[in-house]
Amino acid sequence: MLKNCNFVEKLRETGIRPTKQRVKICELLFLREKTFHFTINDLVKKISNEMNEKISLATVYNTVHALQKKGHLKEIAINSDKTYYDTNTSIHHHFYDEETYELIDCSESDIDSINLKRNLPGKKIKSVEVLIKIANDNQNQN
Amino acid sequence: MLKNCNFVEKLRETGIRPTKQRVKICELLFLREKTFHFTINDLVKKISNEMNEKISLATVYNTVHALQKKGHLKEIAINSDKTYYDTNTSIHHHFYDEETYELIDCSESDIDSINLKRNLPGKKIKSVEVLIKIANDNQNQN
DNA sequence: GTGTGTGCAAAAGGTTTGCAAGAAA
DNA sequence: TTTCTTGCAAACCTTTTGCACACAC
Repeated sequence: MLKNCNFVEKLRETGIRPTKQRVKICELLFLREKTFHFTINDLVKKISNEMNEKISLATVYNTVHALQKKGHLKEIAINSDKTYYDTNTSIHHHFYDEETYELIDCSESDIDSINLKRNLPGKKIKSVEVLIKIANDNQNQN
Repeated sequence: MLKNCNFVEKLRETGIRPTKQRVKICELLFLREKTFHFTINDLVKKISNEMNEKISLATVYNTVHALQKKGHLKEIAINSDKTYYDTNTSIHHHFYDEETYELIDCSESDIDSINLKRNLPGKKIKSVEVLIKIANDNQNQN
């Protein structure tokens, strides 16, 4: 993960030209304690609310895609209406709260190692990730 | 799962009014050996190519949503650009081939039971599903 | 007949693209 | 100076909505 402040250097090392906008976005994404789950829309809002900047939508998409391609962000598959990203790029799992739409990391060590009894000829496994859907305990629905 | 031919009855039992269009869609979805993974777009194409029918987009969405709501179809979370559905509504897992974009069912019994060591207070678990991303064995990428 | 569903077209989200002006190397 | 990036608007794709007409009961 891109941590600690010198994003100009970090970006250059990664092969991404460090523009003003990209550095701003990196600060927003990576200068934090916890991992951060977001949609593009979340990010655009944070840029204008928390940083008082205005970065065009196209540039935000461009930057997020570049960071993802270089492995600094990871796309998360939840029920698909928009794309969610995670600053935690390691292999890990998620709780997804169907009522609050909140996404919570679940580390690999919170789940006993997953033992696949079946494999597909000629294919290799790139990742094994678990999505745990949760809801409030006192209600039933669906 | 809705199986065997009398969809008029089956739909009525479920509380869905059996219209001509809905019955056609059910035939396409459920009269098959294997489970079927599809997007709305796939379905619309199949309706016109395989059945030589024309059902309006709005009606296809409407029907798929109704079937999902009643538990005859299940939404699958993959990398999100469109929504995928599965005629297999039991809890089960998926292989997703990142090269061919193919989705393959993986039954619960193909994976040793998943033991969650962590739970969230006040929340109950609604489902635990695994997505296994695969790719060809002889190449490396990303 | 009443209520619900269908089809169409328009609208609404999210995402991508083309291009002229601007910044980085 | 050359190459890549930005910003804007238009285009695109998937999904939703509104409404008149048609069908199910």
